[in-house]
Amino acid sequence: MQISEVSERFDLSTDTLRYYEKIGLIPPVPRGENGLRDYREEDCRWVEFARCMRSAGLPIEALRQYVALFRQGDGTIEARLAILRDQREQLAQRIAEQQAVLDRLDLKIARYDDILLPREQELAAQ
Amino acid sequence: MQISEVSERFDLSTDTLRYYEKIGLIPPVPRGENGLRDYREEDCRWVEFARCMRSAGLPIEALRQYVALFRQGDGTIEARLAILRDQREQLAQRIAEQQAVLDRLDLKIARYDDILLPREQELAAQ
DNA sequence: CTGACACCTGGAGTGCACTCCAGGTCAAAT
DNA sequence: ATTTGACCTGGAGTGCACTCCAGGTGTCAG
Repeated sequence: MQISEVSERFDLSTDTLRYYEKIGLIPPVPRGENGLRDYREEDCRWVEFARCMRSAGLPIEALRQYVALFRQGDGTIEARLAILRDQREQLAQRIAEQQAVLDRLDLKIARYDDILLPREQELAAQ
Repeated sequence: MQISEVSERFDLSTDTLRYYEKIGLIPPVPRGENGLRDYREEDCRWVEFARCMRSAGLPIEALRQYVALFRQGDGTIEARLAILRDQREQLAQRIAEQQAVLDRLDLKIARYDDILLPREQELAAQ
């Protein structure tokens, strides 16, 4: 599978795909004779994983470390788990914070509605 | 109230407080004779609002517009409400996305646990 | 009167995560 | 034979949100 297809499939630019590989956010993708990348299904799974985790704001550095450990084999399972747990906690924290702000926004919006709705009713009554 | 106190109270650097004011993320803070900022309670509420919204990732530009409209008076209530609704939707969207990733991380962590726990039990059984 | 502080300004620098670009290779189509 | 198009690389540029810095002012303690 060539890079443009992977780009379409996961809605990531080819630049981003090459960038992710360069910095180790995904393992190296095998090349054809001509030097072009040829993504296997396994590579696509890494791309999808990276895209997914990045979409939630997990930092590149943590994901880079995770991938590096993965490539070092089974002896790194505990270390990988530690990274996942750590990132999971931080993400849960961010979600909670954002949820609180969402609630506050809803309240604020409701208060604005309270100002505006009576005005509209006045207009309608005329 | 001087800037260092506001800085402590809201856990924002004095640089950030001056920056927020410079770019219009909060309205101008009144100055004493000496030219030093003297935050009133109202200014503190703006600081707190900015800090809170920024903590959830609302973009500075949207907040800047909201503040600008607010300063233009009551005729801008609909416009302000539109910004709030828009940001609310985007935030809800981000939270949903992150929640999905959190769930996926939990699943992944559970699978790692499934690998590791049996190994520990083996060790314990020896 | 001289430090020592807290404050001020404008502007430069930083970190993160891309994104774009120039210059080049290669294979297939005209 | 050349043009087109997808790909390659290394490196520069971008946008966002700060963060730091140099040079200066005002106030108060010793």
